[in-house]
Amino acid sequence: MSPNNDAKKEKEKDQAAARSFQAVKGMHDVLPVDEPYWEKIEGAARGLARRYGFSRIEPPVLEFAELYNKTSGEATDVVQKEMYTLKTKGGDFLALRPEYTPGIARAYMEHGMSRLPQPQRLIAMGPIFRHERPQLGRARQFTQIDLETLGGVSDPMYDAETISFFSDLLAELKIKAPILRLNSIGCRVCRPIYKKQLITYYKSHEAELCDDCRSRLESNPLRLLDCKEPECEKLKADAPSILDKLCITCSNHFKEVLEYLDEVKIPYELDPRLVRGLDYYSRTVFEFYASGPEEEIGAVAAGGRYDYLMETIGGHITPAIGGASGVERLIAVMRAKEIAPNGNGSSNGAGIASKRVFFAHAGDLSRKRSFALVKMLREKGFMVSESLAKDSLGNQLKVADKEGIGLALILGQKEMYENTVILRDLTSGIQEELSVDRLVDELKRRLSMK
RNA sequence: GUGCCUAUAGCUUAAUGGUAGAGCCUCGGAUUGUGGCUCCGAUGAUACGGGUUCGAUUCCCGUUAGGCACCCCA
Repeated sequence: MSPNNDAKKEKEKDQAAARSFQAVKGMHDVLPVDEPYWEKIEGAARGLARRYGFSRIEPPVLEFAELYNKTSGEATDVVQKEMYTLKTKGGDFLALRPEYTPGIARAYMEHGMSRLPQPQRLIAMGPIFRHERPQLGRARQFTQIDLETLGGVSDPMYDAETISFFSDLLAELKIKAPILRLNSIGCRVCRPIYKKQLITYYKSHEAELCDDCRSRLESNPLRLLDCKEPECEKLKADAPSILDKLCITCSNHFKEVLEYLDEVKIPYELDPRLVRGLDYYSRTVFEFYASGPEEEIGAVAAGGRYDYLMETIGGHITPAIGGASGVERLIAVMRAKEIAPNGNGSSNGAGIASKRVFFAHAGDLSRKRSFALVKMLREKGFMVSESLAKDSLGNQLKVADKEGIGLALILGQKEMYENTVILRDLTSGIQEELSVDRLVDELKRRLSMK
C-alpha cells in the first residue's frame, strides 16, 4: 500500500471518529448554565407533588414495544414513525419509551397497586424518546414531568385536579396567563356515533380534502379536525362538533370538569377540535400553551383521561387521568419570556454565591493545611470554594471574585503557627485575624446574616 | 419523513478565488501575603468529504449538524 493511500485511509478514519464523537442528533447535553432552570422546575414539580399527594414512580426507560402498540395505538405517529425500537440478543422487541403512561399503567398492574388505596396519584420525571425532526422545543430525547391518577372512579374532580396541578406548576414558574384548551372526546358509546357522523360529513366533501386527510378518513378520522391545510380548514367550520354529540354521561362528566375549574378560577377555552395523538384517550383532553409568541413552542403541558387503557393490557377496568409537561419546553418558554429561574430575580446565582466562602492559601507551605481546613469546613456543612492549585494568592482571589463570593479565608505560614486564619470581606476589603477554634461559629454568624 | 435557510476560535463576529483579523472568555505575567481597574503576552477557527481551479475558507456537489415551515407532539 502506498503511503498516500495510508494517509487517505487514516484521514477517513479520523473523520468517522470525529463524527461519532459529537452528540447524536436531537440529543442535547444539559449544561451547568441550564442548571438553575432544572433546579427550579424539578423543585417546583416535587413541591407540588408533595402538596397534592402525588408519589414518585419511575418505570424503566425500556419496555416491550408491544406495550406501546397496544395502548398508544398502532396507527399513531408516535408509535408508527417515532418510536426507537431495538431487538435484544434474546430476541425481545423493546422500545425506548415514547411516553410515560403505558409504562406506569403496566407498573400499576404488575405491582397490584389496585389493592392500595384508590386512586393512586403518581408522578414521574425522566427522559422520553421520539425519533422526530428536531426543532426548537422538540428534541429526540426530552424530559417529561408526568402525572397519573389511576384507579377509583372516573370522577371529574380528578380531571380538574390534574389540570390544576399543571396550572399551578406554570404559575410557580411565573409563566403567566397560559392558555388552557379543553375538550371531551367521549366514550365507547358516543364516540363511535360521532365518528360515523364525521365520516359521513367528510365523505360528502372528499374531493376538497388534502391527500393526508383522505387517508386519515380511513385510519383516524378524528385527526381531520387537526389538519391545517386551508382547504380542510374551511370544512371544519361546518363539521359536526363532538361536544354536541356526547352521550349524557360524558356530557355531564365534562360539565362537571368545567364546574370544578370554574370553582378554582382556572380559565379555559373549549376547543371541540382538540383531539390527541394517542388512541387511549377518552373524555377529557387538555393542552396548556404559553401565551404570546411563545405559543409557537407548542403545548407546554397536555394530557387526558384514559379509562380504557388498563383493559387493553389485560387489567381490570381502571379509570385514569394523566398529563405531562416537557421540561425543555418549559425552559424554552422561560428563556423566551426572560423569566429568571432563581427566586431573587438575579440571573447569575448570586443568591448562592453569597452563602459561599472562598479558601485561599498564601504560599506553598500552607497549602496542605488549607486543604485540611477546607475539608473540615465542608464536613461542617459550609459551601467552600477554593483554587488551591494556583500558586499566587492574587490569582486565587481573582477566582473568588469571578465566582462572586463575598467572603474569603486566607491561611499563610504565619497563621499556621499562630493557629489562626485571616477572614477577609471581599466586598468591603476589611479583614481580621481569627483563631481557628472560633472559625466555624464566626462563619455561621456571617453567612446566615447575608 | 418532506421543503427552505444556515455553518469562520468556547461565544459574538470581520474579511478574501492567493490559507484569516477583532471583541469577550480561558490561561500566564506585571503583582510567588491580598481580588475587582489597568497594561502585556499566550492558547484558539474557515464543520466534514469531494469537485472546478495554478491556487478554494470563498464557487459547485454530497455528508453532518443547527434553525424555520410542514407532519406530529411535551
